[in-house]
Formats: sequence, C-alpha cells, structure tokens
Amino acid sequence: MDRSSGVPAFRQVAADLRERIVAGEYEPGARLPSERELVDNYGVSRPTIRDAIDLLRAEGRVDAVRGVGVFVRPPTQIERLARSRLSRAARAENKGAFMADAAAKGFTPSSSVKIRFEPADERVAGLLGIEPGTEVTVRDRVMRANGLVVQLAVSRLPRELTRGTVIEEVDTGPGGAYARLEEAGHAIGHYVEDVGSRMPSPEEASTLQLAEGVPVITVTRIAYRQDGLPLEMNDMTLPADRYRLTYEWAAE
Amino acid sequence: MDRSSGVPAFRQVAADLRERIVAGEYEPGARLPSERELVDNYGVSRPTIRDAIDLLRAEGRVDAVRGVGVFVRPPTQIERLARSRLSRAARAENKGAFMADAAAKGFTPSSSVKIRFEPADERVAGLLGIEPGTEVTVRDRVMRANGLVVQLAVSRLPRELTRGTVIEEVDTGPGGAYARLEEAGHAIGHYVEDVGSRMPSPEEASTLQLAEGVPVITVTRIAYRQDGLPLEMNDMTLPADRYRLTYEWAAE
DNA sequence: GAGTGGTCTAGACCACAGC
DNA sequence: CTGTGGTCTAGACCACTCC
Repeated sequence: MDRSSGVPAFRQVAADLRERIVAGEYEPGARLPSERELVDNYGVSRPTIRDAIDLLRAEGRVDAVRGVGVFVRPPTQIERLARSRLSRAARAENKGAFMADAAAKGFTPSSSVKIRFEPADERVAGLLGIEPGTEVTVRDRVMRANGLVVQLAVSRLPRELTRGTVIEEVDTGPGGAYARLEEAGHAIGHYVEDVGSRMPSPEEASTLQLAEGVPVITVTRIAYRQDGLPLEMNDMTLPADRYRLTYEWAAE
Repeated sequence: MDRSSGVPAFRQVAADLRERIVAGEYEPGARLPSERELVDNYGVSRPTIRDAIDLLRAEGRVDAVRGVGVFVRPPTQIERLARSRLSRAARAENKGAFMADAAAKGFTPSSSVKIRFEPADERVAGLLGIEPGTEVTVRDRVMRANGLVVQLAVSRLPRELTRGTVIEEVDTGPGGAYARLEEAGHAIGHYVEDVGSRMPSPEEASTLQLAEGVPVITVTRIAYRQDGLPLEMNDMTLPADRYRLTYEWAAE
C-alpha cells in the first residue's frame, strides 16, 4: 500500500489481489480472506475493500456469496458453436442444432417457444427486405441444458412465408423451421451471421443467470433463399463465458 | 422509491435512471443531474447514488467526467469486419486489410509492430501443430486509426517458415505476411476463426482506451496451407463497442 | 471560486449460511 | 450463535473543469 503514489487505495488492493489470483496463490474456487480480514491486512476501511472486490467482480474474476465468502471464479466449460450446425446433413438427423449439440454432450436439453405476430420495425424490415409494418412471425425461444438457460433466440420471418405451416406452431418437427422452409420450396442459398458483444441488461443477466462481469455475445443470423430473398432473421444472445463461435472458410 | 420492497435503494435509483435514459428523457450525450441533486431527488445518501451510477457505468450506459458530470453514452460508430478482408483480391491492392479498411473510411491508419522470437507454449504448439518449445516468430501489432488504438493483434508462425523472409521484419510489404507466405510456396487453403468475448484486463482497458462496461471481442484465426498444415495463428483483441464481425457462407 | 465527480472513513443494521 | 457479504448513512477532503 503506497498512500502517496496517486493510485487510489481500492485499486491498489484490487491489483494486489488480482496478482495473487493470477499467480495461483488463490486457486480457482478458493476463498479470499473475508472483507474484515482484508480491512486489517491492508489497513483501509471496509467500503474501500468492497470497492476493490467490486472491481474484481466486474472483471469476472471472483464471485461473492452472501454469508459465505468471496471465491475465485473457476473457468467455465466452453461450448463451441460451429457453422456446420446449420448444414442440411445435420438437420436430417435431429430436431435442430441446439438439441443435437446438447444431447451429444450428455445434457438434457429443453427449449420453450413463444409464438407471436407483430409488425416489422425499421431494423427488422431492413434486414428482411420488407416494408416496415409488414406482419412477421416471431418465434421467441429460451434454450436450456439441464434446466439452466444457455441461450436466447428470437427468430422472425415474413408471415407470408409461414402462414398455414407448422412454423407458426410450437413444434416445427424434425430439422426445425429451416427444413420446413425448404420443403415449401424455399431452398436456402446462404447464411450471414453478424457477431458482437456487450454487457447484458439486468433482465438478460437474470434470465441467463449470468455472473457478474460476464458479457453477452449477440449474433444476428439471416438465412437467404437461393435467389437472395431473406427468409429468416434470428437474434441470438449467448453468455460469453460459455460459448465461442467458430467459422471456417476456404481461402479466396 | 419503495423502501419496503426488498429491492436495494441503489438498484431502484439505477432502474429509474435507466428507464429515463431508454425512454429518451435523457438523450444521448445529455448530462444527468449531479450526484448532489440526485441525493435530494431520491432522498438517499451520496454513496447510494454513486452505487446506482456505478451500476449504469458497468452496463456501459453512462460516462462520468470528473469536474463536469455524468453523461448518457452516445452510440459508437460500428465497424464491420467481413471475412472477405482476407481474400487474395483484397490483398493484391494494399498492405493489409486493416490499412485498406481504415483508409477507405477516411481514417489515418497507423500500426506499430514489435517482432520477437519465443518458444511455443502448450496452447500455441497445439494450434500450430508443432512441439511445445519449438521457436515461433511473433508479430505483436497495435493498430490505430487517427491515433486511437482500435485493435491488438498477436500473430505467431513457426520460425521455420519465416526465416530469411521479410515476415521477420517490421514491413512485410504489399499484401502483408499472407502474401509473402504464398509467394514462398505456402498457398493458403482455408481459415478458421474462433470468436469469444470477455471483460478486459486493466492493461487492455488502458491500451485500448476502453470506456467502462465495454467488453473485448477476442478472435483467434488460424491460416492453414492447402495440405492442412497450420501456417499462422493470430490472436486479435477488439473493443466490443466498435466492432461487429460478419461471416457469410453458402448453405450446406 | 463554485460545482463536479473520485476517494475514503467509521460506523450501523440487515439477510443469509453454517455450525 | 457467529461470521459472512449486502446495504446505507453522514460526513470529509481531494482533483478537476469551467467561469
């Protein structure tokens, strides 16, 4: 603790704790000294210790458990999502990429869907190449593995394409909505995915049961028919500590 | 302010401010009431108000400026990185994707490179398909647009592939390292990119000049020769508020 | 100089976990 | 019951910006 360095005390404490964590002095899952102990160790007040710990929480390095202690967050199991999950071959065998993925890894997957119809706003209309206000079918999905929410997905299609099909129902059958579109003569030509990341809203944090300091990855996928007509857009939200996305393509 | 709802006061204040921001009552760039004004408005102490504002900062919604005030963060300019930036055609015309991108958008791009040689650790060796300890050439780049750091990239290649080439020098010439590899008979067959996101370390936050509550996107790209040999791996770190990545591929 | 956010103190009481 | 983190108060002083 250097009180005349100009570096705030809580940052010095955080830096020291961070160093010890990285060095392995506090191993993953280990408990840090209690806040009152740290008060004695560093000779600062409790609010200052709490500011330091809050910093480490925002960085995603530690978790606080009320009544118990502060723990070094262990690394999470990372799931890789490859674009091959969307191939027709993969579709032929299952009810959709998510279900197959999870089952293969020993999880019990589940997924709840809510269906609604609404007019397209500016963004949706632009991406689907339709007029704002045109009715779209919205499939709002919450995906779980072993009861834990692992992914949110909001799929939108021009209602014109879904009327009278099972895409407007909860169960779209084997292969999912893409398979139904293809059966209806809308063979998919190509996909585009747009990937970004940001901190979650409080609502997202609670539905995805996100820990402190964990961003979400947002993916917007658009499926185009072979003639270039947009068939579907899908806004996905993933916990960044559990997923990585992989893309592969030939040179040129 | 409902003091008996069980919801902490600072969260209620944050929720109220968040609501007003989303509703447009405080427009992007607008100043929030000062902390002391908020103390009066909500009838809580200043530390409580500060907790509320800290929450909004961690969410990336507001920026605090000492001596001035707290401001609603305006949306940032988003740059899209498409995989087409790696095509041979794009390479033929310029010194690398980054420079061309930036120039096209009216930025003055610059990039500083540090070159070093080091033994491959476990991860690097695994990704490059070499034995741990094998010497690799490391090109550590900091990319800037108008003086602002916008991207970090650490490229590693087996030293065996770069010895005696300009890849071991600061300026790799037109088309960059990939062009030099291809000239040396290592035609690139395909690329794989692995995308994730996390909160930055304090060092990353300061070199990338990241605002509060902004995650980084991490991309690991591997370039493979046509026979499948890994030629290069590239660890990129991007500010998540300035970049989105787009990938496009044909169905099947 | 007045007003702003940044830091820090020395307490207090609460809710919760675990013995 | 004890110890833990979670919340909150009422101050204080500082560094900084702007007039």
